[in-house]
Amino acid sequence: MKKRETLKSIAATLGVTHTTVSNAFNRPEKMSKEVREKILDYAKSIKYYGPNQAAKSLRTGKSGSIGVIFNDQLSYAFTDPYDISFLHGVSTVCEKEGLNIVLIPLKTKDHGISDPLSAMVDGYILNAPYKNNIVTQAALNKGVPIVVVDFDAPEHININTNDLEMMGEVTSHLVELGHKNIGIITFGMHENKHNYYTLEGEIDTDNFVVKNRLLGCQNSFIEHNVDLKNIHIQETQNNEESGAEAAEKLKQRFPEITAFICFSDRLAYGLMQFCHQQGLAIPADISITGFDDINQPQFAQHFPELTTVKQDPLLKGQLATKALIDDSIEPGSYIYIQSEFIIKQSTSKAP
Amino acid sequence: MKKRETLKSIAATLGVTHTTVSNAFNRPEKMSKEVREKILDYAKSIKYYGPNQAAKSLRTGKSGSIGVIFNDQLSYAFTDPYDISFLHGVSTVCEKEGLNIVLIPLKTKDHGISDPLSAMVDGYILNAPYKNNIVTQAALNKGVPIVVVDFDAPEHININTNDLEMMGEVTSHLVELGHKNIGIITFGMHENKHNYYTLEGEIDTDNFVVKNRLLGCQNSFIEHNVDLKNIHIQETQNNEESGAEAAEKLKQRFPEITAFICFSDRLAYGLMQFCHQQGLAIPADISITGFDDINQPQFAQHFPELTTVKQDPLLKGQLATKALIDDSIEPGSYIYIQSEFIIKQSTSKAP
DNA sequence: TCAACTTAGTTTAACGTTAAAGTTCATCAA
DNA sequence: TTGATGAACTTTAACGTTAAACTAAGTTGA
Repeated sequence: MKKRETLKSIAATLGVTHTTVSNAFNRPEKMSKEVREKILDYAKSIKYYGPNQAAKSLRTGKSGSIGVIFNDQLSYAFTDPYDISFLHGVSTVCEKEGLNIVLIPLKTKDHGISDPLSAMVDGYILNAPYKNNIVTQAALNKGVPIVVVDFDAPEHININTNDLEMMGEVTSHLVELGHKNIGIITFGMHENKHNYYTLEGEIDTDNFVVKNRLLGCQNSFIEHNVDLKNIHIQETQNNEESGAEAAEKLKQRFPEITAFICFSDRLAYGLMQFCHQQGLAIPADISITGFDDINQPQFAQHFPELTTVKQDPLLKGQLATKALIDDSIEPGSYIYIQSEFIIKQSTSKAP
Repeated sequence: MKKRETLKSIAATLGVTHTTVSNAFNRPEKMSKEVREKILDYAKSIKYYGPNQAAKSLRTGKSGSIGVIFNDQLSYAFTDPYDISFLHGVSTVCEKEGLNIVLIPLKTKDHGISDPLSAMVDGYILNAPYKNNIVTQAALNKGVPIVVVDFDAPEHININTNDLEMMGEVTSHLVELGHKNIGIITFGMHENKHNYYTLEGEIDTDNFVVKNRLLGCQNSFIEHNVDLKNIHIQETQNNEESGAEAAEKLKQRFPEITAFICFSDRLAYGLMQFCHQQGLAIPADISITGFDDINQPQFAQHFPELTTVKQDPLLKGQLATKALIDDSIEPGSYIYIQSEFIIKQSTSKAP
């Protein structure tokens, strides 16, 4: 059990001071080549790979890592094409900059009052967080640089999309096709809730994305004089099975529904499977819209192409990361990304 | 610009010592309820979310994070179903344990002699690393717990598969179908090299996986008295396009080839596309085997089902993570995972 | 020739925490 | 009544760095 090597121990054996050894690693210009090489050679020979990071980080206040926080279980992210693509975007920038990516799981165990954010990072990217989540709140108040994606944090840097307008276009499209009884299938409005709502009155949600999208729908429905009583919202988890279940719930209770607006392609594909099982033709019997334009060939093969809104999560990840490390971008900035409404084969005139 | 809050500053305003404040966060049992609550309430009110991590980590030697290192560019991992699944496995265990996952990019910029491993982690998982890579070597010598997956590190914990036997089965299968001129398409034998090799003589590779698989082939070919001169190896990057290109190279130079062994399904799907373009029927003209059994519906739709070896990267990720945090597993341990050879539709008698 | 500057180091202090040992005071058993 | 026990703190030291200030020697320019 040999003692750990440190700047000090190296300095001692080499007859210099620990600061000189530190300089050998961090400030080549401050010293003679000979001493520096002697130090580095010796360090290499004893397999000392450079100054301890915790100590360095404590002293400098920097860590060389950025944290990424998802709004859902971390493991979910690796099952979702959108999240994977977002992370891909983050990683392209980080590897260029030599930054580590710290993925922070939402705490499941009750770790008491201990810091929900135990990572050493120089800043956080929050991906579409829930407003009232404890990790979200901790991050926003940590005092480190923050970039929020699909959220509104006036004190930090925001990456936002034109979801509101996009959903307006989606809604108009359906209404103009004659649909008046419409189901909306959305992922979580609040964390871990799966409720039924209508679009009447004020929209109550912790999720900025859902809020904007519902608002886009609501505005458009009102504009077209559609009775909001006939718009039915089912909240569920964001995956195909849940989409199918949500569709079943709505369609059983409100058989008059002729079109569904889904807040993700995954939900839409689940809905398509449900329609298929029920013998409902798409789009003849049921019109369907998605969101994301994520290519999932296993579904695309069997069903009509999905009318949807195209997003670019990879770009989002890249912009978020660049914004985080770019000192010239002020907190309070808003960076907007344009999405695009694409009409394909899954929507048609109301039957 | 208010001064950062610390245990000390809190202690000062509350009239206790900094140790007591520390205890309030870390050792509830050591103090009275009243004092503890007073401290936590005050901490909350000033948005102090708990002790500084760098300082804590420096003192305790623990970080609550584990590092994951891939053998390729980090961004590549998010494009590869195998790697994503592996990370998924890691994440399921980490979120249960409340551990952060630190993804470490291979350094592209020359950061001089600075530590290639600048993350603060309690241990590393190395996923199929190249033996001579600088990050690999740094990690193996850091003195922190290491789990290597698909590698051989006698001083650390190893997660290995039966690749050697599997490739023996694959090879036997093809030889017994009458194939005598066979192409092998493999991902990197050395980092960033894309060479042509034969199976004659000793196998020279930095990649443990490739070594075992080639050895499995070699043994089996020898056993079946196949002339190793007729076995052609093309090394390339692990993606579909590269698979197609590698196939083209081999088939042009050695038109007598009737079967290809691919070291991943991605390579095999690329090869299938190449065959399709060339009007070569699978398996009538060309037999193909893959590796991984990753379901890629966009290809599965168009081509015969791939004869392949089924792996479980999610399980690998989970086992690796559990092994890393389980103190009862000794360095030097070898944990084996069984794969399974599955004969499907992409192989048949030599023409 | 000598003040001013440069080079290559050294000394010192601080970053914020936790572990270990020490103190004080109340409680309890014999 | 007293010595032991324990609860609830406090004191002290250390974790391994780096930044800033300092020093000693060598170099320069007029």
